[in-house]
Amino acid sequence: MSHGENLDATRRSRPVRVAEAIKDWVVEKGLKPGDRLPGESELIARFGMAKSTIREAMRLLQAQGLVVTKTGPGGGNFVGQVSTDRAQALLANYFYFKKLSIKDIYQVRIALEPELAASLAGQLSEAQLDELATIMISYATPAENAAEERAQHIASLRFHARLAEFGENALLGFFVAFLTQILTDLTVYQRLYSEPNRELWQQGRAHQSNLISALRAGDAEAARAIMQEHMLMASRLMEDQEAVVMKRFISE
Amino acid sequence: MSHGENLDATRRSRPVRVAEAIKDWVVEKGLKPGDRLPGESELIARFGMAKSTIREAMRLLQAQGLVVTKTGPGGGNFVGQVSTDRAQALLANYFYFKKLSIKDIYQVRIALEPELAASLAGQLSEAQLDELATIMISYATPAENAAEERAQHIASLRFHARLAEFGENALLGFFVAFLTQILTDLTVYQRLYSEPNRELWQQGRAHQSNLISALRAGDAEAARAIMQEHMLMASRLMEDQEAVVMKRFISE
DNA sequence: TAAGATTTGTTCGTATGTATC
DNA sequence: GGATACATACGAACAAATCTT
Repeated sequence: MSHGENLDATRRSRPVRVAEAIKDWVVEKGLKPGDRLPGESELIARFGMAKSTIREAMRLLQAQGLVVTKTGPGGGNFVGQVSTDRAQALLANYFYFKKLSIKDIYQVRIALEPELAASLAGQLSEAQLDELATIMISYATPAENAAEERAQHIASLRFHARLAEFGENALLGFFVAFLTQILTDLTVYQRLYSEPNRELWQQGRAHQSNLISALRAGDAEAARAIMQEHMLMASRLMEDQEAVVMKRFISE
Repeated sequence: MSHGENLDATRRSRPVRVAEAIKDWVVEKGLKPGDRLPGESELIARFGMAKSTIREAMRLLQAQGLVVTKTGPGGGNFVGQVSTDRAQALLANYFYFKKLSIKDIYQVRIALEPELAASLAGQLSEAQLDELATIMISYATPAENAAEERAQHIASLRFHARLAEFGENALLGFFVAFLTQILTDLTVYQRLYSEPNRELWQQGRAHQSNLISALRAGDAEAARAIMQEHMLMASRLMEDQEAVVMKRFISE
């Protein structure tokens, strides 16, 4: 009942119908990532269709990250866990033709990152806190030129990306990670943040450092407040960066 | 530059490589939705590959919503705008195997919906405000049984979905719409909200009604506060609904 | 290392379906 | 309705990858 509501099913191409049938089958059987799906030849027999048709169906599923295919003995088609990278890439496609501004991105970041920080207070292991501190080392000294500045900005975004992965809430984590991915991409492929700014570099580092302390101390409200200020600062910094966004497809 | 970083390109199958080449081509040429792509036969010539291989590549792009294909004269392959529904479905696949709780969903909703409401204050046309009021009519009287309750809850989620579409920020709008889509899906395919609760029905309606007034008056902070309370109420209501989530693939 | 077995990957030719004029 | 231009589908043969012995 998931896909078949349309009585006019004939109008969908066979590969699409096969792909939907397999999806439904995965749901019905409760299959999990790594579980084996019928091989090409069996699907040909089961659906009574040509090899090419079946293969096109598998490509549809492959593009969605739902199926992984391996050659050789013991190979075949397997249920695949959609990777975070792939999910981000697919979602980025959606925004490719939309006009996203930096302001749009920060409006969401300001809403989500403080909440994430608050929910992580007292939840991180020493190892995780150390990892965050280690990331900060890569921008311990001020950048001396635009290229270095970009590299540092990317590292600083990694700080947020890791934070996003540490939480329990996969939804919140994904959204935050997606935002940092977009910003990373923009920093790499466009000329965001061209001019080094020593004062802001210092402030940003102080925020992150204080954030680690608050997280270690388990002070959720402090963590929230620090992150909020951190986001507001970054947001102000880019107020003139109204530029367009999404100049490429994020690669999976 | 988007996909070719991997020198070990030979290990990717031909259809995948063709699909990536076409993606890059779209970016380089700055093609927009509706623009024509080379037809099958031309791609066969250009890439020097067999028809099936090219077709599998097109399926990969089709699954991502990047390409639309039409038969008949004047038909062919066209650049496609990824639809919101498809983007939601693809993203839902990612969460299918993850254990999302209702609490997770509401943690994000509480962070985003008030911000959305605030940003819409004074921005909506009378027609849009009327549409919201019209949606509320479908749950003007208290539900008398569980089935009716479910129907009303779905209508109430539509209120939020429309709100999400009204905003300027495509990112914020998509996230909020995605959350309501998940909740709608859960309401339809699982037994969420089984027992009618007259008091909460009344409160929820009052919130939405007040929200419309605040939006019309252009009072952003009032809109934010009302929505926040609305979300908190709904969140409390489901505190026992820890249940699993994502029992199917959302259909495109 | 090498050979064989197994499963997907790719090709090519042909035929059919579908939308436009 | 017929001609045209395009995608859709089929099937058989061969290539490549990878595991086992």
